[in-house]
Amino acid sequence: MDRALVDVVRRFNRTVTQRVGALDDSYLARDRPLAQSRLLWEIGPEGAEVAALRTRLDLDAGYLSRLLRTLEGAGLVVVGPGEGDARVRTARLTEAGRAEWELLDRSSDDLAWSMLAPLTDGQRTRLTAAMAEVEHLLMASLVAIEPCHPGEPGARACLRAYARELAARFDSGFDPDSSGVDDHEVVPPAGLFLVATVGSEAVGCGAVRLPSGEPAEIKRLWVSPSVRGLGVGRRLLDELERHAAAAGADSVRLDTNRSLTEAIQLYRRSGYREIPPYNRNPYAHHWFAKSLT
Amino acid sequence: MDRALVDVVRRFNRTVTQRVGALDDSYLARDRPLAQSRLLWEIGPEGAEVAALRTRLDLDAGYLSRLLRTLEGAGLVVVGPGEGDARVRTARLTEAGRAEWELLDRSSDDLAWSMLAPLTDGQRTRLTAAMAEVEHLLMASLVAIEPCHPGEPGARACLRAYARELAARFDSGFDPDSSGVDDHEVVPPAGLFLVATVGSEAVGCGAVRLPSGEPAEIKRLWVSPSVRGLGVGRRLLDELERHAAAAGADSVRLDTNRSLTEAIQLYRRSGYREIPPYNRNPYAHHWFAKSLT
DNA sequence: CATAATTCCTGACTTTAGTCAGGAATTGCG
DNA sequence: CGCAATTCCTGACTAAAGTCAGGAATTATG
Repeated sequence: MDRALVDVVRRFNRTVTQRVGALDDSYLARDRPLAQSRLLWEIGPEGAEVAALRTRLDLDAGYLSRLLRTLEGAGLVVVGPGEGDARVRTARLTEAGRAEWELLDRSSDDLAWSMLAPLTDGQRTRLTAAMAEVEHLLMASLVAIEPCHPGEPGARACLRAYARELAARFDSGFDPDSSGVDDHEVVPPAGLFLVATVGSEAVGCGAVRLPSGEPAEIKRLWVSPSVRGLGVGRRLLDELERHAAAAGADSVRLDTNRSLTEAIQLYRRSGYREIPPYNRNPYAHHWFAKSLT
Repeated sequence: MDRALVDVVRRFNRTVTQRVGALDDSYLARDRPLAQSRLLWEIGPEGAEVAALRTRLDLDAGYLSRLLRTLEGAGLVVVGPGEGDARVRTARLTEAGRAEWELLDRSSDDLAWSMLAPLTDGQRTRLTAAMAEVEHLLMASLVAIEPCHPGEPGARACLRAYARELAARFDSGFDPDSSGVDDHEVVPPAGLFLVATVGSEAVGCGAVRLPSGEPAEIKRLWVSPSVRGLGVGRRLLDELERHAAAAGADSVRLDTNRSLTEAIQLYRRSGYREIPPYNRNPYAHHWFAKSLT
């Protein structure tokens, strides 16, 4: 633990985080309680599912419900049944709510600009570059990777996002039911499922099957666009390989679609070599393997 | 207003400020209300005057008093009469309070380290450098400059610090009573007094006299060491000159001591030229003037 | 189709934060 | 010394934040 570096981080936490955070809150709060403003902001012009709001803002279900009722009472929001599942309700802004949201949006712009305004052009460039760097690197250290049952909500969310993304990127589309991995295959001791989270939001996942007598197989490796390029995929892959090796696997293999170029790059950089097809996965164009010994 | 830069700042405010801020708070809060922890932390092993705590934490006198009573009740703090003025009370940590403080200190270290731990050495260096840069430049934009009566507490604090600094830096020492400016000379319309503040803390001041029939005169320009090099002195000076020009002054002049090298540099860079003595100030070695037309 | 699980809502709380007016002790000033 | 200013304390509030148990509507599951 490097004293000098820790001191810089502490100083940063103290001054920037508190001072700017307080400012940000006061800009947001205007004349409404802070929690209401935050919620209104988070719903946004697109609307949002109540469940999503709960995890994003990390609120108690009862408290959130009450906040929504208040906003509804003020005529800013309507909560209606969701598209698919009628239990998952969706909050949308009314005309008035949208106007309020735009006001918040503008005042957030104002705050940002007030930080840049007193600086020279050169200082502005330096400040924003440094901010982007801090954000980027901090994100990396806020990602936590943990084993998890594939049925848990965070895992589910990742798998849904994974399927959506494959459906969008594959030329042939993608049918999630044909993915050919059952939950129980990636639950210990048959395998392992990992999720990467930032705060309470799941931002990545990955699984490994450990069939007896066969090489281990990596499945469902996915990283949210919001944290790509921060080494999360690499960390998930490493962790899965470590688990496979600890479980006695000599090698690990996987298949992938040609449209997933970032993943293919990751596999090559991690020491995977292309091999002939070992299965008949209709979505696969490339098959890779890596020795763990 | 540059859209791209504003977006970077907003993203930074949102993710870094909120997420790290919340983390920081939760580390601090442990099992005590946040306000109590913050107060305990702010008192520190050295102890602190209640008045100082009030301005630093920006708390209501009644609320602060109640918080202190609670900490006292928990046996963590004792509040006793101050050294000089018995109205200004001083809070000190007890043995137990000190132990709690050290716990907070250590957990703050832990938090900082947890941000650095998942990074490579190179990334750590980049992160801390970027943090320092953000902090430095943000400080500049959080400085607000406003007119103020020289009798107000913030102004008083600056003038005291100013006098202390002059006494320390002048070879001959410095007697504040001989400074030769009465408050009423720098109150509109006879003149103007400005203070620079960060949050609720005063970090700089400056005044201008507007004697009729004479050039305007800059007095008591001071910037706290904590924000030197950020252009605060320049902004104060510019503002004072603008006011003098608006009041009809053709030129502005000032005197200064040879030990105040940063100030002398500032004057030269701002277009001031050295002139012969225009007064008999015993502390002055240089006299400067600048035309405002 | 009954049962279990999910998702949200409601009511009844507690705790924390924050405000304000009034009063006591101390100090500065004429 | 007497009066005003300063500094803090106390009591009596209000508002916001947060928690928890129980219940209704909907959907999955055997």
